[in-house]
Amino acid sequence: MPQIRKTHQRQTPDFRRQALIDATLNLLAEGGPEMATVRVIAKKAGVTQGLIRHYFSTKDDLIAAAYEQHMTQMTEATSAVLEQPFRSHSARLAGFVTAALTPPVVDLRNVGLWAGFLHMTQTDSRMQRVHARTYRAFRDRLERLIVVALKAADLPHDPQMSRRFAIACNGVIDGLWLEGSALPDGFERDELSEIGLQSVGAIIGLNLNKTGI
Amino acid sequence: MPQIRKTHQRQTPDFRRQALIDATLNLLAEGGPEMATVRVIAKKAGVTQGLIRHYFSTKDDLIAAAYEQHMTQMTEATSAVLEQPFRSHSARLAGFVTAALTPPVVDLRNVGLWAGFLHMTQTDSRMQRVHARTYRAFRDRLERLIVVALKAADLPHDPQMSRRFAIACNGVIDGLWLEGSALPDGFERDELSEIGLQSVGAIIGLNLNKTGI
DNA sequence: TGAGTTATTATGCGATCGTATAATATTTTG
DNA sequence: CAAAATATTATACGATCGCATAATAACTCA
Repeated sequence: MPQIRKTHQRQTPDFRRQALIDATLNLLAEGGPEMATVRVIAKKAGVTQGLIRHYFSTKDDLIAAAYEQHMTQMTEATSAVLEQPFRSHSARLAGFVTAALTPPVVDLRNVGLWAGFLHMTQTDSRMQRVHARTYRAFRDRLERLIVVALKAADLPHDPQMSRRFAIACNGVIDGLWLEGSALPDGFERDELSEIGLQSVGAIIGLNLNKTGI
Repeated sequence: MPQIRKTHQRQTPDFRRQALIDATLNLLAEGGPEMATVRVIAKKAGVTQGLIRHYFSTKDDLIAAAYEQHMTQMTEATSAVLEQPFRSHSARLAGFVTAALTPPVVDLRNVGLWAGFLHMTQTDSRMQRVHARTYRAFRDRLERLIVVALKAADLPHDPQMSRRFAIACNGVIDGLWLEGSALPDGFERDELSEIGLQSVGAIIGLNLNKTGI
């Protein structure tokens, strides 16, 4: 009995890999690890499940690739704002904080992904490394911005203090990011970033509000 | 051929239910939803998997019960501190913040559970209700504590401002809770709660540090 | 102490999981 | 335009998933 096969077009490896990674991230964000099965991933990517094995040696491999891309993209989205010119070092810090508390960083999808990846980052060593690297990169960048802003304002800034400041400000940002993403209707427009600026400013002793820049 | 059955002791329904809920929470916290299968849950609880059906009509039922208990326990753990006497309203607020940033609330296990439950709370209506109720209960309690402390200090306190204060402080607490739990070795003893007190105090304009109470 | 109650174990069922492999359609190349 | 290369589909396999049901051990009470 003749088997009828689906017609299809060949695509470049990059295209298929990206489609599979995108489908994985979307499913993980919406339904968590339970929803991200190889069959559903393949379906969302518009291919049959066998193709996953052709591009990734295992499912964990695909997930690790997806995590790596997601984290890289997140950090880039926040840091991109620093490439534009600022009127002052305080404004530079404020811009960074604002970017971290504004879409597309603030997004329910990102919280879903964060939650979905959490346990894997505690188990899989590859993902552990990616996690540690991106987390430290963000906090260190924040600390440098804080130190420069303090210097410019002729405020004291010893290493221990700036470390604490960075931890505290990072905590504030993470918490507001969490709340703002999980409860998108709980805040008015720009309210989240304003609260973030006010809190970070209060912690380090600098006025970061728009009027104060 | 005679089948050999495991000997066992009967236990009260409450005992078994609790054992199953505990096992579910432990597995969810450590390995996420993927690890919390009925067979593993039963094994950790010291029973065979058929018993789950005897006490819970479905696996989702067991998970919902576990979530309900966990959230209730978390809020109680934080609020319990308010039942003791305080020297001032500021001290009362400070005690609340400190409790939220100290073990057993600050615990990697709780973050794991939060992440594991996230997608379910966005899908299952029962869990959605529990989530909304406990979240609002915490934030409202925090807002009341802030308002009272502001009044006692003769500081202004209109509703809109206190709402923003509560959101911001809640965000700080959540963020620090997140960091402190996920990176338990990243902070010195009491450092986390001190940062929290300083930040909350800075946000609402009150000195909450121990020396200032 | 023996019959009734029910907590508990044991076993099986269909669905779905991740993975492996063979068949085939599509593209590239000589 | 035929042949080599490979992207893609199709199918199968063993393990495990949640759930259902029957058998049985443990306890209660007349």
